[in-house]
Amino acid sequence: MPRFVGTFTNKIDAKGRVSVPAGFRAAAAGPGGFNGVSLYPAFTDAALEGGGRDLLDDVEAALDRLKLYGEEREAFEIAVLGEARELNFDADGRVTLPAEFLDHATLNGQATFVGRGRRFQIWAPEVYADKRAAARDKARELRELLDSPHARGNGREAAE
Amino acid sequence: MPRFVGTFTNKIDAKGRVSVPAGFRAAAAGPGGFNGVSLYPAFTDAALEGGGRDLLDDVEAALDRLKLYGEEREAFEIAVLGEARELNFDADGRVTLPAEFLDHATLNGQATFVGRGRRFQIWAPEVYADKRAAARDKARELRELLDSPHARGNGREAAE
DNA sequence: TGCTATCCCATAATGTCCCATATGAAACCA
DNA sequence: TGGTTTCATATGGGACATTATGGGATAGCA
Repeated sequence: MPRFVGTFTNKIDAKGRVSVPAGFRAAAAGPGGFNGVSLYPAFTDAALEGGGRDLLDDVEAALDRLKLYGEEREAFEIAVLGEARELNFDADGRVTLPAEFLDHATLNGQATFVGRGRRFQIWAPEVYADKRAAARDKARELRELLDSPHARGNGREAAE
Repeated sequence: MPRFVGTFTNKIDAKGRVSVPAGFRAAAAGPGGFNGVSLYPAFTDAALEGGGRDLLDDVEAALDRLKLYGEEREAFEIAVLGEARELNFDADGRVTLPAEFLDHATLNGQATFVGRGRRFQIWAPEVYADKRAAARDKARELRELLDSPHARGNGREAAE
């Protein structure tokens, strides 16, 4: 099961190219032989959201669960799926980010790739620094939610 | 079922490599053929937390129970998956710790691996010494809490 | 003809692989 | 029982591969 983990900041060169971190390339490589990533602007943040080719399937499924109809749903579809792009890797594992994407995420000379499991995000480093600090505080505060995937009562190891 | 037990202190060489204790390697080896460990910085301590690949599977499973675009989920994805790394063993059972990890745990020339059952932690030896002493005191203080998992009335052995 | 997207190559830094050695525990043998 | 061999682990260092990044050349497109 491919997975995007870790945080990596890479340069965006004069041509708008950026190296996708090697681990992400591996995670994005699907069974379909598609050699690239799917990206769309995050609708809540100044960031891009991406993943392998299957990512858009997930997004659609998420939209389905929102039970939106008519205008609202249409709005999401246009805002997300309509803006999405499939970007191929060049021979060196880079992609060229379209101008609208650079814009939306206020990307300048650098791009921070943040692994989030089945997908990843791309942020401007300065913007992400704040996001990260806030997330960390929040996580510390709420960590009991996560501590216990196996917990039965309060013991640490669940019997097999 | 793999289990991480015991405490081992190994050297971190000039390249940032450290041998994962043999027993931990065995415990980390999952069914997926993944040959390495998953690590992320602990929320509350200057330590790293790790396990086999299934560690992040558990995390993901826990996260899947949260709303896809909820605030909590985002916080944990960033704080855990965003900070995590999957590190492969080299031919000799070592991993290379990224600089951020050395930083977070204030690791210098040595790393203390502490087994914690389903997962393990990595500490700087000096830091862990304090932690350990404190934990011992605490345990002594609270020992009445501990002797009851099998207790029926007050007898020692549980009958079959 | 300019703009942009590809493709190709060069390079520096990093990471991975491989081998050599030290150490200690277990097995083996006389 | 005392000594020796064997084996796995931990550790050091060199060789090689991969990655990130810059830049040139080429091909389409307006």
